[in-house]
Parts: sequence; C-alpha cells; structure tokens
Amino acid sequence: MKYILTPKNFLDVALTLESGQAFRWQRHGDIWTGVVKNKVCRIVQDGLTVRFTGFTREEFIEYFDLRLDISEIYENTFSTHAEIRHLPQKYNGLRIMHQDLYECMLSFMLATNTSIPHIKSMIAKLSELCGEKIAGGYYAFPTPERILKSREKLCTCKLGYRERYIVEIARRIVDGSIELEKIKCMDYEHAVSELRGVNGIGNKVSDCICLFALKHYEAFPIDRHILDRVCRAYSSDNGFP
DNA sequence: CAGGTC
DNA sequence: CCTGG
Repeated sequence: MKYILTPKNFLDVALTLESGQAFRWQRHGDIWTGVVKNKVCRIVQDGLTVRFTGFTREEFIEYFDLRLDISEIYENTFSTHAEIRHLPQKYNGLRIMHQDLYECMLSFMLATNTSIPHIKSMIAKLSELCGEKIAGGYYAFPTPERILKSREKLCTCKLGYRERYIVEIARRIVDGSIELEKIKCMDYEHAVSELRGVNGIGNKVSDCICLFALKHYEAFPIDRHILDRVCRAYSSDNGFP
C-alpha cells in the first residue's frame, strides 16, 4: 500500500517510532517492522511517500492519527510561548500515535522507572512467553487471559516489581472491574481518574495512556526530563535549552 | 541512577 | 522497589 503525505501534515516515521510512544518497532536498514493488533506490519518512508504492509490504508491513517491537523496544535499552543516556539520545526513529522488502549496501558505501566531498552525487552519477552504466535516468528501482544495462564513463568520476563501489577491488571480486565470500552468513552478528566485507580498507574502513566491511546490531546505526561526542561525554560536565568 | 508509583 | 547500562 502506498500513501502520499502532505508537507503541511507531515509524518516522519523514524522520528515517531523512535520517540518512546511505541516499543515494538525495529529498524532494519530503511524498513521498519512492528506488531500492531496481531499483525506484522512493515513501513518504508521516502520523503512524502510512505509504503506499508500489514495495515489497511485506514488503519495506517488511524495508527499515526494522520487526520489530526498537527499544524493547528502547533499554531494554537506553541506559537504563543516564546520558549518553545522553535520546537514544531525541530521535530517536524513527530506525530501523536493512536495505539490500542489495552496494549498502551500495560506498556506504559511497565515503562515506569526504567530505560527504553529494558521496556522493549520486557514487552518482547512477555510477547514471546505468552503472546499468540503470528507470521514470521513474531508474537502478538498477549491477551489478559494468556498472561494469567502464564503467571508462574512471568519471572522470565524480568518485569521486577511490575510483575504483580501486570497480573492484577490482567485479572481486573478479565473479571470486568476494569472496563476498557467504558474508559474509551470517557472524557479526559474521567479517564485519568479511572486509570489512576489502577495499581501501578500514576499521574505520568495515565497521561501517556490518555495521549497515546485515547486521543486526549490535553494530556501532558510529566516525566523527569520534561520537568527539568520546563523548569529550565521558564527559569529567570535563561539557561534554555 | 533510569521516561514513577505506592 | 526490580533490573540493566
């Protein structure tokens, strides 16, 4: 499948897939390979031309949220703050993705207090351990049922203290005390308070989930780095950046 | 200590 | 607090 981007609403595939929003993509040369919703997907970008397999055209547009006019957000928010006005140009093509809520919830819970390589390793091992095998030796993201079935072996995934959280979340989804479809219908404030009621999910993670799975663009995940940069940008002794 | 949370 | 760079 082939898709032609516009300069005004640009997508930089590499920038977006390396940004720490998604953890299941790998680059081989100029080919990006990842697993999205039980399917192996590949993407190659050449300027404004993007070719892909595994997605339908509609799924691709949804996944990278290409219908969102990102330049509108840039103009409405960034241009009014001198300290960050240069960033849209610097990170042109960095899109806010629209990922699956369940996968996003577990992924960002696992992402707490550790590094991107470890996050990728945890998700890869978890998928290999109990995800459904799909094409080419790849594994789907495991369903909550499959996670529970493998809970004795979860220690091989090196999740550390996050292991008990993931088991609890899987159990709560299966028994219905976490209702993903209801969360998808909530506004930002309600979604945050619902997500924050889950063990292992705090302020930062709930905002990541709201931004990367629920299209709540007002979410603003504050991690250590963001906090540092915001403090510097608005401190009186212009150390920025 | 690291892209937090309890 | 688990784990890894």
